[in-house]
Amino acid sequence: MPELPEVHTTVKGLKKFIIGKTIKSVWSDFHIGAKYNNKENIKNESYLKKFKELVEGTRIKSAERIGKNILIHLNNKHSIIIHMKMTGNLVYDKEVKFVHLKFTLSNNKKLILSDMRKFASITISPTIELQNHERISKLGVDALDPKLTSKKFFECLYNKRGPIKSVLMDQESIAGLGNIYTDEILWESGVHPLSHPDKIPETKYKEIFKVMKKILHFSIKQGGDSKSDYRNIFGEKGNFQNFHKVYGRKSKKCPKRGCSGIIKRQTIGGRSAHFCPKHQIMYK
DNA sequence: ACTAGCCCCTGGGAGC
DNA sequence: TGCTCCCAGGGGCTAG
Repeated sequence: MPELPEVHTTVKGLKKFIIGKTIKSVWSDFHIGAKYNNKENIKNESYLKKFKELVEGTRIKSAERIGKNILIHLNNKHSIIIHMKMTGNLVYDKEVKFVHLKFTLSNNKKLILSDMRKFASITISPTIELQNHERISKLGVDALDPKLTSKKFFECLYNKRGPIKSVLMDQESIAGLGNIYTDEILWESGVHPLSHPDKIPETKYKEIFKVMKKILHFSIKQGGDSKSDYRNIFGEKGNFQNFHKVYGRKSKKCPKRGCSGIIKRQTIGGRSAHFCPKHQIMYK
């Protein structure tokens, strides 16, 4: 379940090892992009053919992250867009299971997309049209965009409908947060996940914003979260799962100092939310 | 236009 | 030990 820190960690690795390399060849078994039978995706044989034609022989210029998406910019004015969804991993020059896409690079090393559940999506777009691409254009401001101020953060969220947990996870409000980080952020901010966005005071949004940045930066320092399947490009685990305060800690004691609450798990917006019913205040 | 809920997958864990 | 069932959750899609 790669979220912002995990995608960030992967892209950091890509930047270090694949920039400047030429992609000699592309291989895929078609068994990926489970959701995208009728869309532009390499599960479709003719799309893979087109993808290969565009990609083979080009040089990798740069890599970046937007929300949970990985962009790999090529020197032929095209960019590969990868979303790892739940169990996708990009690994460099390493034997792994569940290989569905393989790039052989000019140094004869391989960049591999491994994905147990085959949900990952890979597509390609002219670089100049990226901003209008359906996968990119709808995204809200990136959670770690330096231009995202506390005030902007508040303005992006307070008038949205639905529980704050779902609004934070909605990539169209703020891009990059998923289930684990929203649980952790709301726990530390002391905000109940079912709170109504328009009832949370602006000062509280300031705190959520601060906590969000702190937790995301901390997780990046830890190499991301590997409670589930995430691995960096060397196939190594991150450490953030060892610092979870609420996620995956149902029925355990709330770790906040002086709080005697018991962590509760409840489905919110179709996802399992973990929170402390005692110190996380419900604004409604 | 909006939204709740289903679905794409498969490994791992719980329960029997 | 081995079988069955349920769960993980990003996000596209569809029915209401």
